Amino acid sequence: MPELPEVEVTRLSLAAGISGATILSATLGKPLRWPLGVEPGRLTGQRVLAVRRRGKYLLFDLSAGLLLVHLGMSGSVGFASGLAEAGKHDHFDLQTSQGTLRLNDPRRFGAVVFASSEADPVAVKLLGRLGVEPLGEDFDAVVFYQGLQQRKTAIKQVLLAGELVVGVGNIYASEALFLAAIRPTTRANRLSRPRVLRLQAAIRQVLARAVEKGGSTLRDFSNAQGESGHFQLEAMVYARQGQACRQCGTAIKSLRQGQRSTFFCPQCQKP
DNA sequence: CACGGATCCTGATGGC
DNA sequence: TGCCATCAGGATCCGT
Repeated sequence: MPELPEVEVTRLSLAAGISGATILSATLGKPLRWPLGVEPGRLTGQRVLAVRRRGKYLLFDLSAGLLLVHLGMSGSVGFASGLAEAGKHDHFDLQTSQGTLRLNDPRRFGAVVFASSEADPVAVKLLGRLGVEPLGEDFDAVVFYQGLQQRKTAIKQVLLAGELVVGVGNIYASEALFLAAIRPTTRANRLSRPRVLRLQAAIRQVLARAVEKGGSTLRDFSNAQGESGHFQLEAMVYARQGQACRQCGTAIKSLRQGQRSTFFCPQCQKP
């Protein structure tokens, strides 16, 4: 569910409501991907100063610490007052003076981790090796090209790895490669500079557009107010195998790369 | 170091 | 309340 746009949409829908709130209590459900790393009671009394995002992580700046939240494959966060009792897949509640933040995550690949600061080894382990932010100024086409030159893997898998640029997940990788007219199986180090330039622009474009549209709702994505996104309505290739390419009419193909589905137009996208 | 594969977990879907 | 296989938006760990 959550790639960068969904996480950013979540952040935007959450930040104003929770900023400035005082934490009243924290409640854990079933175990998530990693332990919280602190007694929930230690969060009590802290203030939520701001909500930031790094890659697909939500970062909650607290008065004395940093709370890292990852939505995994199936997570979503809600923020509201007067919530019902936690349901089967609600695994983390943060009760605050301004409402309750609740993480719902059926598959539990998500995570909630406490770190004393961004310099805490716990945070460094999770954030330290992340690539640049695709929508930030640091996403430079020349640097991107140089990074790609070091990889012989298929370009799509390099994008998913997030070591050069973060936030591009399985949907947007296929979409960005379509926009850039690049076959997902093309080896990263075989892409010419002009093609990398196009890819860099395509990544920015597709992610920015998805944020604008409120994210994807392939299955069940919703923001912190429970509203769905609409990006999937305009997917060019994702989950469209067998259907006509919106650009040339050729049937969209699908294949598996590293146990993930990939979609592409064999006519529009060149090796 | 870069790579490919297995792995965590639950639910939806489709074939039989 | 059928059973089984496959697939789903992520990211880490482990062997080579």
